[in-house]
Amino acid sequence: MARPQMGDERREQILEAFEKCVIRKGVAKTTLSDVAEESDLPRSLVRYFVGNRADMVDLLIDRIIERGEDGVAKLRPKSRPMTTGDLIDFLFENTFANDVSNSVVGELWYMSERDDKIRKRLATMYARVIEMMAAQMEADSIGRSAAERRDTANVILSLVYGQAAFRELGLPGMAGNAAHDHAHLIVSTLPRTPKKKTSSKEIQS
Amino acid sequence: MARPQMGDERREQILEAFEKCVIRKGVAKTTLSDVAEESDLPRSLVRYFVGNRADMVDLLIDRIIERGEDGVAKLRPKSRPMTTGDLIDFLFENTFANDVSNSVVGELWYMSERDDKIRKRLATMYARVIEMMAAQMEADSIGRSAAERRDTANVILSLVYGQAAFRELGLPGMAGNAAHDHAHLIVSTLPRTPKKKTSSKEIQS
DNA sequence: CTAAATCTTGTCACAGTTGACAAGATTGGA
DNA sequence: TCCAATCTTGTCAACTGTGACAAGATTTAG
Repeated sequence: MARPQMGDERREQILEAFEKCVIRKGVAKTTLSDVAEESDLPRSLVRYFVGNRADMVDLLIDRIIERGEDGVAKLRPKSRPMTTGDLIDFLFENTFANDVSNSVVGELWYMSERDDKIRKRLATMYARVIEMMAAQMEADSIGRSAAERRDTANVILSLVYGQAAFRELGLPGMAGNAAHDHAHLIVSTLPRTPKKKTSSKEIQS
Repeated sequence: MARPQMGDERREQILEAFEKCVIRKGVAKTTLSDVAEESDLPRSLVRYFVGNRADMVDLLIDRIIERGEDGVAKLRPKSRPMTTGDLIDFLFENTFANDVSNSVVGELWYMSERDDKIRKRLATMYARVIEMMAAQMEADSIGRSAAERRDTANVILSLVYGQAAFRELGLPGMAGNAAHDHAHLIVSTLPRTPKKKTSSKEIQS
């Protein structure tokens, strides 16, 4: 009917710019004009495509959380089964640790203090990580009960997050692998799951 | 010579109000008028006593960090010697855990992402905690080397911080004592310090 | 009493940010 | 061609937050 729709492209371009501004100045201090300048668009266009400021912020939040959820989903490559140890390595080394200490995600944590909706979405995301880790431990016959596995997963996640936070803060001692190593130690010293019956499939040591 | 100085009192009153506003809205979104209203003072008085906005923010930062440092100092009551276990309990249960999950301190963490001065001050504060914990472990003959003690202290602090963060986020599994218990487990499974010589003062078990 | 330091009030102008909208340009289909 | 949807530009008013300052009030030392 009409001229070709640039909407999605523009929105993408604008959110990209918004994100850069947020990294530089934080959400609260980023203005529509900042985003306009960063994206080389007139301010009116920014408003036209992403609506008012609140709308724009909502779009960014969705974007970041979706990215985080994608990251979590990718923790479990379906090609080959993974071990609990692999999962721990992933959490400490890969995207996850980077995301945790990513200042855009930090912005989300910050906003979650006063925004229940964000808080719940973040909580759900991290709960999924815990759930996944507990499930992996169960698959690897680690731990005697679901509660024990859940607690262990909680401890490890706290460790990952805490270490990333302090490392970003620049605490010298946090540069090493102490937390990472310790996480492995935790699962290695955990008792193995007691067998109820001899199940059809046996798991090799 | 002149009229009695209200300065200190007023400043206190104003910072108190500022802090309340910060808890409610965050530093970036708190205006001088907000503080004025909260402290029942005209805006001009706020300006008169604490200077411009930046000055006021600086004052608040000093105040929060000083409070944090006082808290750290109080971790070591000089009346009776403390054990490493006591220290861990303190970190998880008392002021420290409250402070960590205190939204005013959260504000500091947030600002530290873009403010090197704040970042360094925070880092120094937490480094002191680690140092203290390592020293206490040494006094209790826990761990074989300074490096081991330092790593352990780092792990425990990460645990404290991570758990407080997730608990504040409302992660259900974090409500229990898993992290706290695990911290005790860590030190209890750590090897004891090998004796070099029989020192003059013996430490009782 | 008087002078000087300190506190207090009130007002002003300036800059920045937002939201709203009119008016024009572009493009594809009928 | 001409219409209609979509994009684009530019401009405007309203609001908010800040910094600055003049002018007045209060208190105490001398």
